[in-house]
Amino acid sequence: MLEKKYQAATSEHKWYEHWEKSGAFKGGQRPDAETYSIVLPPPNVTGSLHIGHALNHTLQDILIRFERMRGKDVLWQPGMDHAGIATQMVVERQLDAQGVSRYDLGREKFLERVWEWKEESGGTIFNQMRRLGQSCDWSRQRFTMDDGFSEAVLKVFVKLHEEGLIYKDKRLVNWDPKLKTAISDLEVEQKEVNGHFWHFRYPVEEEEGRYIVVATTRPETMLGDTAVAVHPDDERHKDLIGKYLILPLVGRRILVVADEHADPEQGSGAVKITPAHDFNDFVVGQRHNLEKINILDENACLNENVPEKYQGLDRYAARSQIVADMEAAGYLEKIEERLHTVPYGDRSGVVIEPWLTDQWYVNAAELAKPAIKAVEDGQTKFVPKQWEKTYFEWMYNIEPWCISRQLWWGHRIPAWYGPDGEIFVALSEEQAQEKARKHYGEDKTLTRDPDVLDTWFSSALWPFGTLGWPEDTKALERFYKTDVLVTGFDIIFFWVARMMMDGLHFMRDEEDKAEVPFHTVYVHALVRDEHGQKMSKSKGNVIDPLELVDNYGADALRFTLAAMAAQGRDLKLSEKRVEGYRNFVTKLWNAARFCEMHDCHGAGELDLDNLLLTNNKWIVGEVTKTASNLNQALEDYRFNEAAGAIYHFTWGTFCDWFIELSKPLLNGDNVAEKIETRQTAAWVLDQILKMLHPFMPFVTEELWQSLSSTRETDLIVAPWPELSSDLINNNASEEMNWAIALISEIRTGRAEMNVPAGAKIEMHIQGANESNLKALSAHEEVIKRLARISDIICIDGEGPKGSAQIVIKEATVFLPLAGVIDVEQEQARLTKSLDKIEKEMGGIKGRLNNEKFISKAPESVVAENKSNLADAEEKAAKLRAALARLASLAQ
RNA sequence: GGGCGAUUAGCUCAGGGGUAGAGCGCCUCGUUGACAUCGAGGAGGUCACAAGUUCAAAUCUUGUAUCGCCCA
Repeated sequence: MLEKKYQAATSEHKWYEHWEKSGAFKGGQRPDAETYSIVLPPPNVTGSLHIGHALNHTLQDILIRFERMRGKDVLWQPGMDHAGIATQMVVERQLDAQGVSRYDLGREKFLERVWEWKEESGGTIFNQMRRLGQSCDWSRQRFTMDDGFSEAVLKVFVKLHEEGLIYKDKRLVNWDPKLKTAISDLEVEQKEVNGHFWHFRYPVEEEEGRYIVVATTRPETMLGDTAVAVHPDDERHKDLIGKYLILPLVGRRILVVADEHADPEQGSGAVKITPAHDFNDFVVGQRHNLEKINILDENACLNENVPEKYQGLDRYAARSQIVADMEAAGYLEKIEERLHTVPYGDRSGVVIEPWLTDQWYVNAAELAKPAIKAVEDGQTKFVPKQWEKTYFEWMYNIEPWCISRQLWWGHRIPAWYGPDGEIFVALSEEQAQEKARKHYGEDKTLTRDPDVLDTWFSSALWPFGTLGWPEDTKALERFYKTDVLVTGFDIIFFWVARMMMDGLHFMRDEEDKAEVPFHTVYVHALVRDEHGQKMSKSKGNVIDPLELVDNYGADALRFTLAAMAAQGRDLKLSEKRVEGYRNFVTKLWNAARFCEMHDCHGAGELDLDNLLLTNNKWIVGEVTKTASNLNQALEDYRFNEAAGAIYHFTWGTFCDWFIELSKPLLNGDNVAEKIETRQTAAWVLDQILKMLHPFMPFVTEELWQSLSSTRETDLIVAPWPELSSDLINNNASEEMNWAIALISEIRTGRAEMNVPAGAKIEMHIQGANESNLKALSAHEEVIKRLARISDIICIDGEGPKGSAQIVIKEATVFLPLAGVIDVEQEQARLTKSLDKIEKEMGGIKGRLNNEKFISKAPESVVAENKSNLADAEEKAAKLRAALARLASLAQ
């Protein structure tokens, strides 16, 4: 016997453990079946489960469980990435607390500490994911820093280097002076801040008293200026082009160049050029062959390339000093307040400096070409499609990808340097030595590049690296390409684009054609906070999904997320919604208890094609329709519609109507009818459990197991409903819809006439046709019960005086309420109905009288309008008759 | 500055040429042997605004306003 209440916590724990032990999560168990695979976007090793993960993972688990039940050989490949910067920061912070720096420890010891930390604290997210019910194949769990995966990463590096697609270059990078590493454009957050615009005078060489005014938001960079640019068409400065200025405080001669970068509308129209410290200026510098003077060290302090006075100053100290000195020397024209954009490191939070360094780059533009084509050709589709535009936008304007990081934690770059700086890229030191020996003709001492690779460089090969590449494994052969990548749009650039590039470059299908990593990218919304802000730890606006699991159960949270996952719109999570779906879990539980009490459980033999009772024919048809809608919605990634379909069927159809309609039969004496109803109810409940399982795995498995001791399989691997549309019986639907409408109308009438809920009243029905009569007799008991009717009396003539009257299609129902009835109120009620229907008729008539409508609208629409009008007219006539009767009563 | 999206019931949001939807909230009634985490009923909307296309627009087009996100 089911407990009175569903105990989510107990059940969740029990069934998760059971599934995991049973091996249900494991991929590769159905060698003859079609495969279905998803790689889990690897969470960060330092991470803990936030609501965004909960959404992302829930959607994947729904797809995975759905396809598993559909009989596919399913693999959901989990793992984590090593999160270079984040992880290193965590461990450094710990060291900090002990007053130790990573430099004190040294690289090797530091890395040992990181691994210790990883073993102890890394991957807590996996246990949190279990609480959500995620059915990943944990036995295949991967980590980007694992030996095998690391090997794959190095192999990709070496191969791309051999092909000339990875190279070393000296360019400006985004330098994080706190973390002392380069970071990628994507890790830089542009923020608008209030700042100043300092206008400086740069004197013209050998023209006493003449100067050009340039303005800057970063005065300290002037020490690295090597030119001033003016627009070629700018008359004000035309004569100065090619002349020299004397850079104040430094005394360097700097050239005035003509360049379109200078905006004549801005300030004086002249702009200072600091090629080593500004991305735009760098490009200008290249055009005019300007010297690049690097004035900062790795801490963003001024270096030896500036006058001694400023050397060693922090950039901000230098800024104040320079402004003061310029002012003192009469070179400061004015200071403006100004809103401008400043780049911040998204991890460190400090202002990023463009800095000139040697780094490793990937020729992303080259790798992007096939990746663009694959989406253009539809080999990979984005859902919703609009994200393809974002993808293309990024891909067409892609910049060289800086992949080296000045960190210790990560995949160390497999490049060794000879004494003369010659570079040897190889998979191992031995191989590098070998190459060096060939090059030099003798053994030389080699030094390995100290830097590591960007974490995204390794996640780019996640879809094939996790499956065993570069080994030619069975998993790789079977599960690549994967089916769908489920992700948030915030990492289309970071990750999706790069997986496409690497996948297409390294993987080949049976016909030796480049193969995409997934045929579909489903991009879901971001869960935002109540102000529409992205949730983040630093903002402190994070909702903890585990708290919701504690309070409402994992099933309720999962269902909420699915129900809210409409395509193309962000979702703001409201706790009330979760509560509502918790109630749905309870509703299901109670319905199952009802079934159990009436021996409707563990569906046995049921001949769906030869049912006796209309009730049962009808509900089987409704299940069929629901299953079909559900399948279609899931196949189209319309999770909210899928959730809605099964929710409304379960609550609105099965619980509200089928169970209620079944009660008299289950309590009645007709054994055949009773047995068929029991079996049907049991069967429907089983279908509900199956269809709900992907969304609410725990409560459904609990019920599946509790309701029968003779299940052939656990629900998680039970076969998905495959129902023929032949099971939809239109006659049965019509009959049931009529009975339901009748009951509903009587209920409405009673409520509006304030008939006490407990009072049983007679019902007289006039004008019922044959099929109505049939339905009346078939459902007599249930109508009496649900509409609180004492007797059903069919009449030909007028109904009793003083009746409330209800029009239902061709029939009129009289509820004799003499003495109870308030004539005026009843009149108002009927008039309101009539008004409504007349308004509707007006609309339809207008349409039908319009020649153009008749000639141009599709035939089916015209026919539908005609039949609607006929129905409406009939009902209006009945209502008028009812009003007339009432009027005579009032006299 | 460029791109994308949003504006629908009191709130949170679906829908997307052919009668306007859900959940929550609100009001009325209800201890009928599954369920008060419930049941029955009800009120509540010029679908932001304007013009256009169409037999027909909440839905398509264009513009306006407001809000949000991404990229420079």
